Amino acid sequence: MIEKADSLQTQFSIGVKGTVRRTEKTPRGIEIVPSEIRILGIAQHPLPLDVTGRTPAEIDTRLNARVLDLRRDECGAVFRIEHVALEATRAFLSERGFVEVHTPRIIASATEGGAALFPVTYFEHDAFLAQSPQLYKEQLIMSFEKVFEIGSFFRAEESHTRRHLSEFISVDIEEAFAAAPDVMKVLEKLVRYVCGAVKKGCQRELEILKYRFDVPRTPFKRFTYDEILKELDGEGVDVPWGEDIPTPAFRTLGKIHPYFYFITDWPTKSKAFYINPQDENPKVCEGFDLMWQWVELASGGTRIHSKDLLIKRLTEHGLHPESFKFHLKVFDYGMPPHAGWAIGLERLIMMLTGKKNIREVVLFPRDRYRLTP
RNA sequence: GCCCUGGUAGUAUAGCUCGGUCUAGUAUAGACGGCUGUCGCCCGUCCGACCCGGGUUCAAAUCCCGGCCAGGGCGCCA
Repeated sequence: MIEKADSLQTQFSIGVKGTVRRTEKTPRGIEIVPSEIRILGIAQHPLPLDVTGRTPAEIDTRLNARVLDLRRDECGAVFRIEHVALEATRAFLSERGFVEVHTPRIIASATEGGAALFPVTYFEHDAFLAQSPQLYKEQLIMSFEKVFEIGSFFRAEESHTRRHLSEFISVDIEEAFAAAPDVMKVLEKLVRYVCGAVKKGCQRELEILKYRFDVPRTPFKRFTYDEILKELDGEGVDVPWGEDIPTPAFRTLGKIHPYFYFITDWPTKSKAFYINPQDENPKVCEGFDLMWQWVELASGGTRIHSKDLLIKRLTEHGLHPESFKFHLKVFDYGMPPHAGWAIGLERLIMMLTGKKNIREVVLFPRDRYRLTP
């Protein structure tokens, strides 16, 4: 047995039979005096990275040996926080009558235009990976009134940044008989609740990560797009009205508003076709974004529930109403007014863990250049 | 898609500006030994690297070109 104990190496999987005793000599205050040792799995040395964490490896090296990387306390802490955040999200939404649903990942045509889709071969048809559950969740509120979905979606964007992925997890809700202000309240309360749950339930993990955050107070600040433009102008950043706000401008905003805030009343043309234009001024819509510092955490809005208007907006976006006939048909069945939003889960986890690179908070990230492991 | 930066042992880095004692330094990991009832304690010895191809030169880790790979930024988007 001594010989066997002598042959043990870092990362071996072993079974030990013996007597457990208290001791002051070990970090955990216990020791096992073995009567039998079994080697269950051996490890080939040298390992591709230092599991003790004394010599930190670069993100690329770590992702190539991700399961070993996950053995590090710091890495494990991130995903335990994610677990608690998801648990809290489900509890919060279920408590408020939202029903968890699952919509298709394989779809026949583009759901929103905008973001690029990954094509897939579906028997004798061309199909795509879903970029969002948007149209399906809207349809489902006719039956369930309030729904939510937590799942992976796909964007074939060429983005190469610390906050974009090709495959990401979206936390989506949709609610009937609701408008933007209603679902904004749900959103800010959810964020507060999740922050509270993580802060309370993940003290050890946050300590490992050496990261702290304050549970935000609600309501979050609300700024209109026009107010934001004025504020940026004051900082010497010029954004022409109607344009999306460029990333460098968001970074400036993040310095002025270092926590959560909403941006509302966006120009209609800068948002998706299904966002409702305001009655009194159709150039502006009922869409909103939830920001955390300079990062867009979530976006949502009041949806169009008039079929005619929806067709008009589709056409204005250069989309063909025929490709949306199954979706449009639903609007003939008594579609109630509704609103919803979507949170980029990974971005929320970045906020909760202090990680600066979105790949840190995904077990096996997929980005423009990474398809393995 | 455009732009910038970088590729030195298993890992992380020094060296590159101003080419030559670089037979490439250091840390950590690994092997072996010592020490301590244990240790992601300490000490010692050892092992191990210039991304690929071409060019310039008497001489290239170092300069130039191409490729590949990686990181980041922008646009787009969550």
